[in-house]
Amino acid sequence: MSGWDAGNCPVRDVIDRIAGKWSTLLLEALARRPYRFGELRRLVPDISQRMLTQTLRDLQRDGYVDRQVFPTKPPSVEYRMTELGRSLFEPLSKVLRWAEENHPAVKAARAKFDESEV
Amino acid sequence: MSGWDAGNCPVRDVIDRIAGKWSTLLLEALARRPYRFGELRRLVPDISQRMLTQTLRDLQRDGYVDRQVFPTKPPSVEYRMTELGRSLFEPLSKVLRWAEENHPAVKAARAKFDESEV
DNA sequence: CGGTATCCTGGCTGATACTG
DNA sequence: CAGTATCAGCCAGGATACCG
Repeated sequence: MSGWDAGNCPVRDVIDRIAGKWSTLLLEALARRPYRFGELRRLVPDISQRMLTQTLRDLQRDGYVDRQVFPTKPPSVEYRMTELGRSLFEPLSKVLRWAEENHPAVKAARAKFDESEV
Repeated sequence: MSGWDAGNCPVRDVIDRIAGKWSTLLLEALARRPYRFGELRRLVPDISQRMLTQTLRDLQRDGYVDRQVFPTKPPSVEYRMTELGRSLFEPLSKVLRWAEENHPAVKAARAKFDESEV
């Protein structure tokens, strides 16, 4: 645990990927149920198409999400959380809920800090 | 949680701060015991002095860390985790441990993905 | 519909030097 | 010892346009 060389720290190697701007948002959605590309786009309106593609690809690469193409016309693609993804999301969701519940406390701490600084 | 305007999403407002490159590393250290500035520096050798100062200040601002100055000569400063910090670290540490334990699985998923891409 | 391909910018980050 | 100040580079992320 200590003496960590951050360069090849296994924890960081995993965390950095899910710490992106959109990863947790998408994991949270896909934890509920599978979604298609366009659905995710509508669900997170302010993500750019480029970042949606890229983030999904990263999540897929790390094994959290599975991508299934249906050769319909027009083509449709479904993203679905894997077992590894679920096992990650279990502890992760607790942090997310902590963030939600303690947001007021954090905002208060910031306000207090900023005030005493001026 | 829903009603997704990511711009002022309370979850990300909290997460973004602890998702920084060094935050989790410092929280992990300070969860063990209080440390002085120089000690943290030696503990995380590849952090720059600038980023150590800045990250500690951010953690302090959000209420996770308390900073205590001892007017000795030369001055010494101690950083200590707050109760809010501990309450965050409890779920957070589970994610970190998950990352540690599942690093092999993630690496394997990446290898498999990269192979099938070429 | 579900992507790629480019171009571009703001902010994070590191390196270095100075200070109470 | 524990910072601040300043400059410079890089890259995540946004905007836009095009494609099977």
